[in-house]
Amino acid sequence: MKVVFKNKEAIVIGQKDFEEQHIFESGQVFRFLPAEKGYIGVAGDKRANIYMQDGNLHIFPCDESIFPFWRDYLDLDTDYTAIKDTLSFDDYVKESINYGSGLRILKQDPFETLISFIISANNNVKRIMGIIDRICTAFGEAKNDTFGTYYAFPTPAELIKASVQDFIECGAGYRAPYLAQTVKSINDGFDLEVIGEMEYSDAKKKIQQLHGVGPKVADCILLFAYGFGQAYPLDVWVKRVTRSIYLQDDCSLKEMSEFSYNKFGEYAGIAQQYMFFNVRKNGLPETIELDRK
DNA sequence: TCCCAGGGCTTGT
DNA sequence: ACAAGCCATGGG
Repeated sequence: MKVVFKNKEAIVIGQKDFEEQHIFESGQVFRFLPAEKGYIGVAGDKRANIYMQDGNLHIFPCDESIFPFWRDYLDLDTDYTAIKDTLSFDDYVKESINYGSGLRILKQDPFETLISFIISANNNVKRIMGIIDRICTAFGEAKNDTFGTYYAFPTPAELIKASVQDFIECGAGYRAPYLAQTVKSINDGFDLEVIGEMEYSDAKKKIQQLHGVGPKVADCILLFAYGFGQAYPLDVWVKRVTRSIYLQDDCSLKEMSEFSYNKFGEYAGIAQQYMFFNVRKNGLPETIELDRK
C-alpha cells in the first residue's frame, strides 16, 4: 500500500474496491453525510472527509499518526476483489456485487456500534441518524477541526449520565429504557472486549444478554464492530431475499441463519451487505415479486 | 401465541 | 393534504 501525506491529507494511491456511497449508505454506519467530495463523518472521536479522486483514496484531515486508525476502520488491508470473486458463484450475489462493487465492511467501535444498533431496531435510517446525532451533541465531547465543531461519540462513562428521559428527548422512543439499561451494564463491567475473542455462536448469545439486543441487532454488532464474517443480519429485506430466492416463504430465522453459513461460510456477512444494498436500491427481483403474489 | 409500544419517513389515496 | 404502512425487541 502506497500512502502519501501532504497538506494534512492522507492519499492512498490506487485504492481498489472503494466507493463512498456503497460504504456509507449501506446501513452499517449512521454518522456520515455526503459532502462536496465524498462523505464527511465522525467515527469515535475522529472526523474526516473521505473521498475517491482519480483512483486514489483521500482522507482529510489525516497525518501519519492518525492514518492507522482509518486504515483499520476502512478495512483497507482486506482484498475485496478476492472476496467478490469467491462470492460470485451465486447469481444473485454476483448481480448485487455489480451494484455495490465498492462496498466494504467498516470496523467500528463496539460500544458505538452497540448503542447505534439498539437505536436502529424497528427504525429508519434518517431517524436513526437524528437520534444518534442528538445523543452525541448532548453527551459527547466537543471537538474542533478545520470544518468547525463536532461531537465525539460519548464514552460509556459519559453516557451513564443520560437518563431514560434524556434518551426520550433525543427521540429514542420506547428504546430509551433499553439504552439506559445497556449503558449501565457496560459501566457495571459487561466486557465488550472478550466478545471479539469468542466463537461466533457464543459471542452472539453473550451480546444478546444486553437489553435491546436481539438476534438481528446482535449480528449487526458482530459484523460491523468485530468483523465476524459469518454474522448474517436478517433484517426484513434480507429475509425477503433469503426466503424468496433460496428457501421457502415460511422458513424460520434459524433455518435462514444456518443456510447463510452453509452457502457463504465466513463471507456470509459480506454477501448480506451486497444483497442488502441491491435490494434496498432496486427492490426484489421482478420474478420474485410475481412469485410472491 | 399474539399483541402492543415512539415516531419519522415512505407510499398510496 | 392526509392516512396507512413500515420497522426488531421486550414484556404483558
